[in-house]
Amino acid sequence: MAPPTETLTAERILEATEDVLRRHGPAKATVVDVARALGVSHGSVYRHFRTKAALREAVTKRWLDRTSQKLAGIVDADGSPQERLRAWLAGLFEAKRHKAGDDPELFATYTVLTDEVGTVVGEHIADLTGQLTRIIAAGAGSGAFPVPDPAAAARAVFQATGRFHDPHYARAWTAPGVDEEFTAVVDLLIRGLSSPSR
Amino acid sequence: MAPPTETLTAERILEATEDVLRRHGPAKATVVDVARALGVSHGSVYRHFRTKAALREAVTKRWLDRTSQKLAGIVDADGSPQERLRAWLAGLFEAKRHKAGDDPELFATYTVLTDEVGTVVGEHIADLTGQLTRIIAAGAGSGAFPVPDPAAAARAVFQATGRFHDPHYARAWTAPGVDEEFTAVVDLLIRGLSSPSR
DNA sequence: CAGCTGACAGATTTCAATATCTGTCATTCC
DNA sequence: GGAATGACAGATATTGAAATCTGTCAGCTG
Repeated sequence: MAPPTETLTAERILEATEDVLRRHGPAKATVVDVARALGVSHGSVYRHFRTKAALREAVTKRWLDRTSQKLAGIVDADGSPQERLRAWLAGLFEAKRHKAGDDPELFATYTVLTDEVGTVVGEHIADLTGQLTRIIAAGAGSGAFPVPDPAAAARAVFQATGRFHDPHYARAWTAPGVDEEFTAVVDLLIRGLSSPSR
Repeated sequence: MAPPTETLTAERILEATEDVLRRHGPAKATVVDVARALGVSHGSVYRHFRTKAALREAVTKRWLDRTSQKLAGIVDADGSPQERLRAWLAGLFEAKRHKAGDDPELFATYTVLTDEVGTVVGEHIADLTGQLTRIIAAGAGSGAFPVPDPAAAARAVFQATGRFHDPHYARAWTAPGVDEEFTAVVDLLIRGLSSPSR
């Protein structure tokens, strides 16, 4: 169970933590468990993370960042701003839905963790709306999205699509007809962004 | 504590239940408490409601219906479809925010109850989107909202504004800037509905 | 000496015994 | 006879004592 004597690094601790969370769930995962999985004393874990909460935050950040990175590629991809916006929103929905569907228990675990909010979730959302802003700003430049304030528009789009990325709605993502609902909302928003008036 | 010998009616039981919920919260409110508040045995309560769950559902339905009724007045009010749509969405947001702000504990109590979903919440949402559909259909008739399927558009609008009526977001309703966020989302949606293309 | 350990105090969680609650129904009351 | 009661069985919640966990730190180890 104890792996060969590699140096104990924050990264290795995070991997072990993810493992322990997957096995025991958020309620029963202890830092003693994490230490045991690494073959060290729990005191050593506290050398790298000041508190259990900090450890949980770090592991949550890792998880969220994986999604951000996947989407970052779409921001500067080819295609019109409309196409990129649509692809980005679809990518976000798809990523979340996939995570929720593949391993519901792990997804539930991370949903609990994200609810123990620190600043991590807020930063993740800021990151995502930042990506959205860049797409919409490109459209503002080209005249495709005649909006006065791309950042405000990005926030509005992000909030309006919450039902398709907020984990609270995860159960609804398997219902028949969600894809049509998603398309209906996105169409409406893109038409709103594209509308010249005002 | 026992009121004068009126006949025991479902309505009186619901009033007492609301009271008990307000006092004890959702976790500790028992049907024995309700019976005691009415000065009857708990067996009598079971004559009117088959189970505790049914009683909770009924009291929740009452609470939700009060909001529906307030909004129903706006559907057939004067003004253009745009104006009525805006007023209706603002009314929904205002009603929810008011309930949440006035008595946070009671609101939290009902949030718990609505999460114990039966069919009640679904019916409430169907009711609300029905009202929305009527406004949008009026706009479709007059050419103000050139949409092919008013009911689908209504669902999209309802879902896109979830952040401003779904109780899960109640904490965000007191943050500074929510009103601007609300306006930004609603503007975007109304522009989308008004856009002739497609 | 830098990194790790393990014993410790206080906080939190678990577990099992006890108390309360839900839902039923034979009986009482008007 | 229709409505209400209260005793009852099984399910659920509460409680307090014991076990475990978190976070610290003096000392060990390589």
